[in-house]
Amino acid sequence: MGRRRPGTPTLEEVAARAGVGRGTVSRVINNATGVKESTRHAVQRAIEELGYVPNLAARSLAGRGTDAVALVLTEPDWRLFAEPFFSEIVGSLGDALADTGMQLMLTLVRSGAERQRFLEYARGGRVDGVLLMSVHAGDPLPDMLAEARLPTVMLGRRSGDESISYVDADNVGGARSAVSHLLARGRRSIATITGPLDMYAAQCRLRGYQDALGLAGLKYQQTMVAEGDFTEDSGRRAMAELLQRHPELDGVLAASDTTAAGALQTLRAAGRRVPDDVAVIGFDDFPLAQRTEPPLTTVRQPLEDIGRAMIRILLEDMEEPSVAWRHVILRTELVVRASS
Amino acid sequence: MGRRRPGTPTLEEVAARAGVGRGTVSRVINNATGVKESTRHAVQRAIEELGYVPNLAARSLAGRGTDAVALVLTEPDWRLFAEPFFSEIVGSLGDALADTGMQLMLTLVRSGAERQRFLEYARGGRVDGVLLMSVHAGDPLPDMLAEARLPTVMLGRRSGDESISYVDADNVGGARSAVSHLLARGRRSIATITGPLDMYAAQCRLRGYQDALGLAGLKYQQTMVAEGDFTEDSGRRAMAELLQRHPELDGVLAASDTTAAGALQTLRAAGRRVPDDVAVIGFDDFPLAQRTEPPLTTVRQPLEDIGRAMIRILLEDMEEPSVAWRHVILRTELVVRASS
DNA sequence: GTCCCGATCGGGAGCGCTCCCGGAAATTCG
DNA sequence: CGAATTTCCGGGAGCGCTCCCGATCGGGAC
Repeated sequence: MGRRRPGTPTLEEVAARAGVGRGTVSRVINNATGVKESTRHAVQRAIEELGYVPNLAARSLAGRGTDAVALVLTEPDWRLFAEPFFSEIVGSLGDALADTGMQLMLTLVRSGAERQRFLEYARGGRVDGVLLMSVHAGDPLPDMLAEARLPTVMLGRRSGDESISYVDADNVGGARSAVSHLLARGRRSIATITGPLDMYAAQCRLRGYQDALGLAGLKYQQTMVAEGDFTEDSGRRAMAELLQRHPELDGVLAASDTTAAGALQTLRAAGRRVPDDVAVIGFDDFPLAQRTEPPLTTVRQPLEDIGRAMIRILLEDMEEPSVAWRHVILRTELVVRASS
Repeated sequence: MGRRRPGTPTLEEVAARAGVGRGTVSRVINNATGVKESTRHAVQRAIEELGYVPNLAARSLAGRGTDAVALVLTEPDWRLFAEPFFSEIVGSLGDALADTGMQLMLTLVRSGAERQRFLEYARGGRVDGVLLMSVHAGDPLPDMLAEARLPTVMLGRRSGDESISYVDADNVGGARSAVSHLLARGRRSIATITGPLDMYAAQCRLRGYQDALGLAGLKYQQTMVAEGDFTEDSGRRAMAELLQRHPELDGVLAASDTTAAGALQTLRAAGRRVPDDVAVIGFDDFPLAQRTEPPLTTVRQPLEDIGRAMIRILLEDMEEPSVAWRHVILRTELVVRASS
């Protein structure tokens, strides 16, 4: 069919022009060994003159994979896509992928139809591997990909025992250390604003909060917990709610920096001083944590390392498919600033 | 080579199982006409049983295009990627593409190397068309794509006479009407916070500001202009600067809603009441404009329409490549809220 | 019963590339 | 200088699909 874009020369035409065989040109563009230097130059000149670009469809049909991986964002509410978390992780993955020659393709999956379409795309061999982020509890996509034998790595997990490779931060430990820090500074009435509780990471952070209280012999109160969704807005609302239920509270752990920023605003509006009256701790340590008023004490997630680990695992799995799942949990670290 | 994922049946195997020929199976999966209903069912059952998924590389090699378009974000500072503008436009494009069966692939181009890699990817035929956003003044990518004969549509433009298809909002008119509105309400000392001036959209909004002042017979003062970069942070800084230079100012036009939000914070911190002392107008009309304190008067950009127009133009150009560039400028609209 | 005409269907050709076998050319060695 | 290696190189086979030409099959008209 004539849909081929006009003026796109083929490898064969390059070969003809350079006066060599197809195989030689192929060897040159894949810079394989075993080509005489002079021949290589002749071919390169022909490529130059013709403006030749290899047809990637043909290349992957012939068996060489696609040199592309997909980063899938499963999130029906795509506005969350504007959260710093995503741009940070995208940047980190991009860096980690930079010197592998792989192309990172970001895809939004907002509905069942879009999931289906992506699945066809991936199973159709358009990408060699898949990175999944912001996966919610009941999401079937990871399993579908696994069943299709596509190398897949998740950022975070859906539950405690996950049958797929993932990289995650130590959310429980991070939250626990944050709350312990508050307790050590004499706070006794500590609330928490969680993330969406259908996400395991949010559950873990809540569990860390509970653990720390338990360890200190304090009782856990349901009313000290307000659910948010990682956004600033939800932080504002949840903080207002908590303040109303527990005017006496003197410490808050928010499930993300953005949520914490929202909480700070509400506290200021309510006339509470931070950290004098109420200490606030965030989670993530994004750049914004340094610019809040006051700067935010927060639990640092090593996003750079997370990105690198995801890429490493994915590449390994692409290299030689294994039946074993790999799980990597990265340590978090409390960064103390002025808000606590 | 053995890189083919194991257990991926081919069309031929489906044909064998269904007891029909290759052509028939092809007709079924492309739901073409001319297949008897009973045959179609037999084939579909075979597809089902084998878990067959067409190999997309083979399909596009055989001439059928790729059913994918790339959305390229050219932005060395990828943190800007977290601006609501991007998530809004991505959502809008995704919606516009939803019922075409096309896959949207987002790509970040942060460096020359990444641009080169993307170019190879696109010229290699991995996508049928390209959407470009946040293109800066000297960016060569659009021309390179045009030269490669790839259907391409830009969001915004690099200059007044652009040799590529684009969709843009009426930035000059929008800014002009905003300033005129301020003048009509008796403001006389009006400043502006611009976007990055290497972007044409930012220049246009500045021009609209100048135009409106000129129309009202007011003189344009360089010192009433502070350059930002569309972010909230730059809004805070620029506002502080303007306030220092011109304590008497009573109106501000910001080049984006986020910038305006930042400006509002600085004004509040400086003890200025909005709109009593200083009126503020934003640009974009993102959801956040309704949640600022006070809600923001702003110039609405019809992002939904912009996305739809971009897709329409792209699809038309993919359908039958034309030599003509299409330019679409969409009307903006002043949305008056409490900040002016 | 015969002929003709759609409606269906089978399968050859070919998309542009990589892999790899076997031959040609260049070297080295005895 | 001829034989044994190496080093290079050409081109056949094949990846899985779509397109399309021509064959086959059913009926209806005569």
